[in-house]
Amino acid sequence: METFSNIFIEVRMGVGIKDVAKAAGVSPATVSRALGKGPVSEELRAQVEAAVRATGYRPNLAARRLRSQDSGTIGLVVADIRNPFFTAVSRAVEDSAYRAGMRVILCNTGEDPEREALYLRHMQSERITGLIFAPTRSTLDQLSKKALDFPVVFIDRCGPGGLHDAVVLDNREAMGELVAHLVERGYRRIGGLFGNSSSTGAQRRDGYLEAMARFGLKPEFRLVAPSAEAAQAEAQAWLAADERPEALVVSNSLLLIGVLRAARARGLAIPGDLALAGFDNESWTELVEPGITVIEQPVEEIGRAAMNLLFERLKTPGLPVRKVVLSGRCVLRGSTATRTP
Amino acid sequence: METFSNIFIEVRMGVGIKDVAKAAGVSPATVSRALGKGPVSEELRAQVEAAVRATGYRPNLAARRLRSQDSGTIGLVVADIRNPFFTAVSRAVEDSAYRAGMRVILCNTGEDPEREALYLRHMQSERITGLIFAPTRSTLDQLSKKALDFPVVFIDRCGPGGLHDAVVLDNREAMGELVAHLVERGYRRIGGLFGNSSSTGAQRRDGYLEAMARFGLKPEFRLVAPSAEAAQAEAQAWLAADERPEALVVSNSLLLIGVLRAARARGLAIPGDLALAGFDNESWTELVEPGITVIEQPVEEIGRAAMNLLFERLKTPGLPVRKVVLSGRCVLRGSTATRTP
DNA sequence: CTGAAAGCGCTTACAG
DNA sequence: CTGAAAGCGCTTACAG
Repeated sequence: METFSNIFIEVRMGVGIKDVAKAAGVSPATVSRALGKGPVSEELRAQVEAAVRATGYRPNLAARRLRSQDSGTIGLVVADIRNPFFTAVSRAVEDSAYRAGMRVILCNTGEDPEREALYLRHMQSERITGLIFAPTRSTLDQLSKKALDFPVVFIDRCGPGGLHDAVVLDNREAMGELVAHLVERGYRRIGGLFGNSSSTGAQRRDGYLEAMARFGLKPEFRLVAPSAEAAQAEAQAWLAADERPEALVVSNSLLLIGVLRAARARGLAIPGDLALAGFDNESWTELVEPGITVIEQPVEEIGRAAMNLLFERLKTPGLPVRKVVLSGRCVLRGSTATRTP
Repeated sequence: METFSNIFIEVRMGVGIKDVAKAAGVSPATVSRALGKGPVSEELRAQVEAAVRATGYRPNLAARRLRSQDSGTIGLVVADIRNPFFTAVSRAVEDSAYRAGMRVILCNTGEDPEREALYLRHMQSERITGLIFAPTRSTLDQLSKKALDFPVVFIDRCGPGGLHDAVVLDNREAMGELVAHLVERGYRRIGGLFGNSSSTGAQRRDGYLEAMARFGLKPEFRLVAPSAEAAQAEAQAWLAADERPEALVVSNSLLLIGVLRAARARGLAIPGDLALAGFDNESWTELVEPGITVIEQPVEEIGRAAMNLLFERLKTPGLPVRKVVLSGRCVLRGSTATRTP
């Protein structure tokens, strides 16, 4: 039995709970109780702790999970962790989970329903305690009517009603604010560019249509695949038209990058030739000249709220389905300065 | 035994390998073999597959890991997943792992040695197959002389020699390129701003000093905590001095944001009053006016290479320690345009 | 509060 | 190729 040691870890290969028990002069059951929250006398607890240190024992989580029938694991399934929105949310989810002594397993679906199905099966094999999930529209529809064998909290995306809890932005309200702001600044021909694959894009489009109707303006919108390239191509064509919009609202930051590139490629001044507003307060939207007006999402709060919903449901399974709708914060910048005809 | 079903998942609570065996008319051992790569006749394999479908069986991974003594898990420990460099690397690591049928567990240390120690212990409890790790300097030093009970591949950061494999950028070369480029464009008073907590910052500083010496120029550098705020404060003071640098090279993108803000706060034109170059080709460095010259790191390649080193070492433990040093790509933009005195 | 014993759901020698 | 049996390392009734 070879021994390694360092500041961090005293390792003896193959130390099990029996070895600790022997070293502490107690039974394995007592070691288990001392490590958990079982009732153990202070005296024995101290002996066990000393033995743990002496042996360098690390509990085997696979064994613990199997025996206790509790994986202590939260599944987190998102489109792409490289999307800064999901990056930030996942960080909040992980912090919250680690504080509760749980771990997180993360999967990237790439907005592909087949991979969503694959990862959902994987989550089953992991026997996860609960799932936090940003699904595509098609999977969202399926799951709205079906229960899984663990609680699910949707984030970022949700339908009306449904069987599962959800935490989402108030997309209609947020888009309404953006449109109202542009109108107030003197813009009338306001176009909308929306992603075509998530419910979020759809809700933001609805908010756009609603707001335009409220102001008696004629809406004009386009749907594109959720990539900067698709948005750039669409915007370049659109902005070449005779009757191009005075302003554009865009449903996410990836599309916003595409639109910005298109505007620059066309030599359009912002906001002189084209005002611009979008979602997600990423660092580049502030650093660019002029800064881009955006709706900032409460990303930490979304992650935390999702975990809270999950914990509450685990504690009280009978709770009614809850939907937490959070408001965005409108960050005004130069890209929507008052119109100068 | 309640039954749920949907397109994705046919769930019967508590279906185990015995239930599948019964349904297929074979022994549990045969089910196990049919699901793995054990020798099973085509006939029985088909029966098992049908029974799996009929019962909605999902193997319990905790049991499998415990019994097979193989967690099939890669640990990934980084400073902060919100750093786009780590985001991209982690995505590459996960893709590579999932392709190999392994999963990844991710931890964020926040550059805190105590949390690094905590997570390293956690990795032990998970009985991970191997670790990919971007450590702080102090932990790097500790681990360089110590073996853990799983193979470790350092990414982004490494010391000289050491016991573990590593994948890093050629930081000296990259910084040398940046300095040479600035010199060629007519800059002489070139300052350096470096992070003070990682070996990467130190190596880039060394590359800077080396290059400045090569050109016979007087170096002037400062070290700061790895945050945009710290960099901004330091840069504001620095740029207020009478003898401020004509150009600044900056060791990471967080610091670069701070410097950019400081330059703007001081009303300095880029590159007229201050040329700027840094690391990591993030979208904002291109979108800003003028674009910022940066070293682009081969992030996907770093993640892939780290996984490959890990797999090779698992297959052949006796391999000598290897260090993969990858070259960055210098992306030239307006922030380092030819000097106009 | 403590210990002996059973068992979580698998995989894998072992024997045939 | 197949099955019966043992056992991975824990936790948890059960009994005291």
